[in-house]
Amino acid sequence: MLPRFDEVVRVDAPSNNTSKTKEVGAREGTSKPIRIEGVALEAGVSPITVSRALRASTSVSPATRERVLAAVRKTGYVSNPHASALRSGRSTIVAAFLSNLVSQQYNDAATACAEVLEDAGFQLMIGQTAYSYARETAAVQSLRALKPAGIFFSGVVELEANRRAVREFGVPVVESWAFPRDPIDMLVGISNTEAGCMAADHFVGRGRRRLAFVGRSGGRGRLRLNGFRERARELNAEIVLVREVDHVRSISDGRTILRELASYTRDIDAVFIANDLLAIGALLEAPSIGVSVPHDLSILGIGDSEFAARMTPSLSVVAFDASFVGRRAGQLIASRLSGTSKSPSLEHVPLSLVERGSS
Amino acid sequence: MLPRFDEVVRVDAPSNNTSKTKEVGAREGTSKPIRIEGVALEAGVSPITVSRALRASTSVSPATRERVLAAVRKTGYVSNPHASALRSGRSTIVAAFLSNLVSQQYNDAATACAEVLEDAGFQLMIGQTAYSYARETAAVQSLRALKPAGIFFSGVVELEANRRAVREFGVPVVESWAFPRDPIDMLVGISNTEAGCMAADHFVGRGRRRLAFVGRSGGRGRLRLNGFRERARELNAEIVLVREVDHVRSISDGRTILRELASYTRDIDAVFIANDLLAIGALLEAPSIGVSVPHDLSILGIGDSEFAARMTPSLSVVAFDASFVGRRAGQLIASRLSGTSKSPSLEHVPLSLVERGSS
DNA sequence: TTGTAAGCGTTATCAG
DNA sequence: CTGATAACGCTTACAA
Repeated sequence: MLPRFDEVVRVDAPSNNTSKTKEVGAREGTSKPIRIEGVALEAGVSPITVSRALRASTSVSPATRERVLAAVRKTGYVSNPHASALRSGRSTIVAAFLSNLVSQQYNDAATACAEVLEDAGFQLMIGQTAYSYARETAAVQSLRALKPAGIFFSGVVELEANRRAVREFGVPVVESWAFPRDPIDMLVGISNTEAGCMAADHFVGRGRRRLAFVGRSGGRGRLRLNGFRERARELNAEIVLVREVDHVRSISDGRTILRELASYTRDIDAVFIANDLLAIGALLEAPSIGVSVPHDLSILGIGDSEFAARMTPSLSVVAFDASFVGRRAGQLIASRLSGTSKSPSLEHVPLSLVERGSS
Repeated sequence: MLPRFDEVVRVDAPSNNTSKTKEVGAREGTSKPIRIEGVALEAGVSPITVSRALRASTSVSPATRERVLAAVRKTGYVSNPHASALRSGRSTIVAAFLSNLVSQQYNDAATACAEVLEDAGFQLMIGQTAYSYARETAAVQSLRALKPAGIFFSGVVELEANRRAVREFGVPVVESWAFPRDPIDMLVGISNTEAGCMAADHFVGRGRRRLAFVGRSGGRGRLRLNGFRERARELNAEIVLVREVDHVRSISDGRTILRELASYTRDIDAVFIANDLLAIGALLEAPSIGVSVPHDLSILGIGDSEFAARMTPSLSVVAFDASFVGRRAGQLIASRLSGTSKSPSLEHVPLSLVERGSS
């Protein structure tokens, strides 16, 4: 079966011939990139001066810096990050460990973080931790070797040994998505306990009193449950059902969950599904198994997304600005690295309850 | 406003005391990682032998390798990738440039690719190209410095100068998401032209004859339009409307598009929306502006996702296995790097038309 | 199969 | 503010 070829339109670059050091005899892809020494020669200074001129922090006279920058432009010099990392013990790579790449919230955070950091001359390297201690430890191990300039976690590191290890790297670290008392370094956090409280408040405020919770058994799931449970108790509402789900891979897991919940709908009238994919999946499934949302069952999710907003009925959520989390994390790391800020930072990202059709 | 703290549950690592070289005097985060020399000492061989034992390719006697591996385990040695990269001119980082991180298809591809490569000892570094020549060029520039072990593009590189530059890196490169005659190196491709043909076939087969197309004006959008247009002509169907959309950021852009299309529904009876976010957005918007899908307007998207499958009505799509693309790309790069395969590879990923409620 | 010597390109350190 | 020197940790090239 011969496939149909695509007649891809190729575009010629605008003839932007900045450099004449090309097109000499680069037959076999080995036209060696110019080194710092070449720039130094061109600028009439020593290599170390070039190095200094290119790193904002150190002191070089304005005139020299100008000449160096001109030489860099002329030669098209790009620093070798490996050599730099080897000698300085620090790379220009900032590592981001995300719980997953599917949820819009983590995506948004990663995208915003990458944008900020790229503007500051760093690359963001994205990895997944996927909610498992083994993955967490593996991630930390690979960090040790990589010697990243900074680290962003879409969560908090949970194993004590890993916390210690990460702290010892001595680089800026931003944890997020929770609000612990003792972050490793910096924090752009949301309070999961508070989120749970808000969920209970919301349900009871709307006259629901027989509540259910769906979420992970550990980590943020537990925190959300803690808040939910505590506030429910204060309000004299009953938590009839707690369903722990630990390996959510996709929204179709939400379907399974809703099928289960459906058998309880005489006993429960509201469920806080503390996972974005699960909540969306459950809401999608409702019509097909005859559960009327919110009449039979009120559903509240966490973490806003376009899908949540555009579904029918639309999904009510405990929301926060995930892009902001990523952007702020990037800013904190960048400013720490440029020496602008030194103090540890602990920021709180506000939560809001977005009331929509599902609750 | 004092936020509510999360009482995060910390977990102690299982007391897995593999190494006794710790806990000496590492007061200030500077417990230097062990180097290859330490492993060599432990194993009673020279550093270079350790180096060789750890890189599968080179020849070391089985007995020696065993001793080296034991020493590595005992010392907890992790190779410094920067030193390695500096000396060898090749890093263990494989770069992935994705069109975006929001679409499930690219996500799936990236996740699958990362998984394969991590198993083979590489890290996947994810960047975005976001459909712009400027971004494409910037991406290639950063690659030059990074000297990655391999490169995966969720697309084909379009600027000639960039193609040349990438080819000159001399590392395994996988392009994808299109089926050009002359890939830079390897290809795990889908035929966009074919996708357009299939869309036209589908519509005409269902009795639709007044067609519309929505997609990017360049790149894969154009290819899909080419196929769509060509087949429509062959089948005597009319393409009434072509709407080019170049900066799709989110599904809400699909709403705008559907509003526009709605004013044409007397003239068109089917639309091929050659962008996954746009198609989902359009389908979500339909009820609220009184367009009945598929009665008034038949909608076909491209690239399957869970949302496409679970919406009401569900979205018909030209589908292919995005996870497979990423996985295969990872495999090709890994096997090239381990010396297993040498020849260029050109693979075709089959397309299928998933008929659902929207068409 | 294993070892010796040298060097990858940058930056820390110390001197001027 | 600028420069000379050495070193970061590893792997290539060559020798045994």
